[in-house]
Amino acid sequence: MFLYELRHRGTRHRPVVPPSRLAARAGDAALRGGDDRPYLRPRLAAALPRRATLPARRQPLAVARRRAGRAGRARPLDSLFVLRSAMRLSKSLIPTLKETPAEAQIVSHRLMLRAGMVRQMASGIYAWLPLGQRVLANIARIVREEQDAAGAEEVLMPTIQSADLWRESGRYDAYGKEMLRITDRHERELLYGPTNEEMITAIMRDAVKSYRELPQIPYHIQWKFRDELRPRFGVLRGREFLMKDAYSFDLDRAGAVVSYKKMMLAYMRTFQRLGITAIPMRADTGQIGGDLSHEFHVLAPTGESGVFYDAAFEAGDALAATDIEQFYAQMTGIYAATDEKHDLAAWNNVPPERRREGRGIEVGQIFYFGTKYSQAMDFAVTGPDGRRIHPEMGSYGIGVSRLAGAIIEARHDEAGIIWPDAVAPFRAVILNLRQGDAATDPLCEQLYAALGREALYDDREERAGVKFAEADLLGHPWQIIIGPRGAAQGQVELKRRATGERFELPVAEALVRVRG
RNA sequence: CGGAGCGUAGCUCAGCCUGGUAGAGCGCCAGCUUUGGGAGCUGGAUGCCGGAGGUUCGAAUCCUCUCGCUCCGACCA
Repeated sequence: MFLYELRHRGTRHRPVVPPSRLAARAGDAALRGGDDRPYLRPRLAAALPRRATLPARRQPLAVARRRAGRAGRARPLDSLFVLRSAMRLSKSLIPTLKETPAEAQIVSHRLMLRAGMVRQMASGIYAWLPLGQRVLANIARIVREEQDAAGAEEVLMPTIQSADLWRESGRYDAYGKEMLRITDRHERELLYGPTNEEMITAIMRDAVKSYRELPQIPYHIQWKFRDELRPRFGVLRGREFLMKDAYSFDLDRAGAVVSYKKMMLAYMRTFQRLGITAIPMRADTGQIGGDLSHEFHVLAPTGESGVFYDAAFEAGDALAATDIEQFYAQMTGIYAATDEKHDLAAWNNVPPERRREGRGIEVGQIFYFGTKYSQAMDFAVTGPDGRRIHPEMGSYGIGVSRLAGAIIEARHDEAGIIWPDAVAPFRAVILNLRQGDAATDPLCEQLYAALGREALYDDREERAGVKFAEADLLGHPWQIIIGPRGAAQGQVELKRRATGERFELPVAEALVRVRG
């Protein structure tokens, strides 16, 4: 503890507090009315001579200890302990905001800033703070699991690419100003990748020679950059964004369509696991090229596009699907369209009671585009008859960082974010309503030790109201509320953020509930 | 890229029109009180007024240039 604090906090520009005064102030704090912790005094006496040699401190030890909610139970291994379980709110980089920064217009952007998830570093470019980083990691984890399950294989390609690669496909000039172009010290032309068709095709061209090595679906989760004319909506339309992109290589069109269908199922499973409703819709192929494409829209009242769909989608369960062909037929057989592609004739065939109109945020898109890149870049494998075959390709994107915003758009209320369990940065927050209390402190520590990284411990010296408000803002699925009255009897209150339900439970039962 | 607007304390903003000591609320720090839904009182710290140039005895304020950010439109995982 001492080393840790010395290293991290001891260099602040503060006047040195004379040892005598420090002792007096610390003593006062320990003896203050209502403080029922006599053990503080001997501990302080032991600690003070060491402390007096330290550089300027921000506060007397007793106060520091009270704030940190440590109840004076310092142990020799404290420094390690504190470093490992860093998610005590008092020691975390979670800079919440009471007021909304002026630049944020859309609800997810406001909430992400207010919850301390992200900070804008430049137009459309964000730093992800601990809470945001955890959400990103959780989304990426689920995306990864579903890609792997679909038979895709993870790789990691660089963010910086050579212009020459893009000249091969002809897209270096075609891509326009949205591509961020870079020149290195040797005047070589580089670019920050907006997508990776060219690069993955070059890799495959180099590595894959026989038809027996296909099909393959490499994917990676990597930062992309598209120099949008007008970044907006926070991470929903940033210039730099984290994307999962997969690329399928098959021998023929039939195989490519199978890959396409697999990916559609993987996408629907992914979105369902993320706790959101996403609907696949026929789409244009745009820059990528090709003739088969679907966009996936998350339903959210603040979405950018208007969407029309058949309520049959709401009943679908991708996690229960066993037959890919059947699932694909079902998905593509139900009416769904963005306002741009809305077809009134087809819409009128949907039974009126099943017609749904809403808003959607595009969080993914899949393409089949045949041999566009394998031809242009001459990636061919030797077929069974010795002839060269240009593989049939598809590409499949999921906006990982955009999903973080989209999930909030879909799941929030006036008080803040309502995280689905799967993506929440923490399953639970432990609210110590009376920091420094003889009953609440040990109980909170016990719960915190039991839950480990799954829990955030609000150990700050704040009023109950502040803790409640921030817990709601941050949106943890569970709030474990520990007040002096219940704590004395070993009871805690459990609040479910999504529903507002509250339960009075013994500690052990609460743990079971939270762990699900 | 076209149109509009905004840059003043960590955040939200006033002050600018009409030039003359840089402000409020919240947050932060210290103390006391309070303690189950963003408390109260007292004291304190914090600013290259985005940057550069100009006008003037004097510029946050007027003029010019510039950088950044936001909004509307076209574009987009």
